[in-house]
Amino acid sequence: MRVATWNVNSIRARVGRVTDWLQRADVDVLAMQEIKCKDAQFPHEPFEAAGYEVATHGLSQWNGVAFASRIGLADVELDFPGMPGFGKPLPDGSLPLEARAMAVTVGDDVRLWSLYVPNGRELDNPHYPYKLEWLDRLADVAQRWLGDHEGGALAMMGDWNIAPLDEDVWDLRAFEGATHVSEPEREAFRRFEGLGLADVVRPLVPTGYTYWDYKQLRFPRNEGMRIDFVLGSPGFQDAVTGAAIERDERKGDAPSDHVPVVVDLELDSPLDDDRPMIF
DNA sequence: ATGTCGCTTTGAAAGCGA
Repeated sequence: MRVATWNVNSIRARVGRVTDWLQRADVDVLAMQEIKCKDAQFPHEPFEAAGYEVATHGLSQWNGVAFASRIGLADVELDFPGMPGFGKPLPDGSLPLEARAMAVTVGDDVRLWSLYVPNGRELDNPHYPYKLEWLDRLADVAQRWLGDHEGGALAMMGDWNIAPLDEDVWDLRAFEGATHVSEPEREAFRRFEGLGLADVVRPLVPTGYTYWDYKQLRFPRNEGMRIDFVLGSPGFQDAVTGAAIERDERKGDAPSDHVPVVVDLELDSPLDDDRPMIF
């Protein structure tokens, strides 16, 4: 099984690139972030023509997450319990929820999240405490799931908008006083690791960025950031056989500012265990 | 060079978010 995560920065602007890559890279399941459209605007046809079924969670021109799968797509869950909102309070006093998280079950029994973690904007912006709260409530949900599914295969993948290590940005000096590298953000990320969720890509792909800003020739200068991650449970980690960061997808016409991150899995199917050997 | 992109409201250009 080959799964991937990709912040596509508008699926409508890039659907051809995405479906072409899915087929070329032989990907079974793709978690997308920043689809930047409402559910009704999502271009289903190109995915179906390529053999993928799609589940989307898009509320407006901002954010939005989705899955495409050619190995099944079940138990779709939007948002997560306790997820904070952001913006202008609604009549009932609550804050509007943004489309930043969804989970699905694929293949035999692999639980996957597509996550678009809030950006944070600046350290003194209300978006920053929102980001930290959002991550903490998400970690609560992960912790509960891990407690309830010992040995289960879970991956939380997406655009985490955090550079966990100093080498995950091209120059730490350019990030003084900025989001993505602050200690509270890194601490929030480490909480997931403390729960037993590990970055399954880094051991196999030790270096490389996943995002380069469109501005200031960041890609030609290779001034990027590593902020897209696949965090897997122990049961998921055991199945990983390979990983890749698809840097070439930042090249050419109308690329996203992020590139796909790919993980290969070899899962023992319970069916295989029960099946008698016939040869 | 604040070396960009995508979406929206608007009806060409500006604001917003990243």
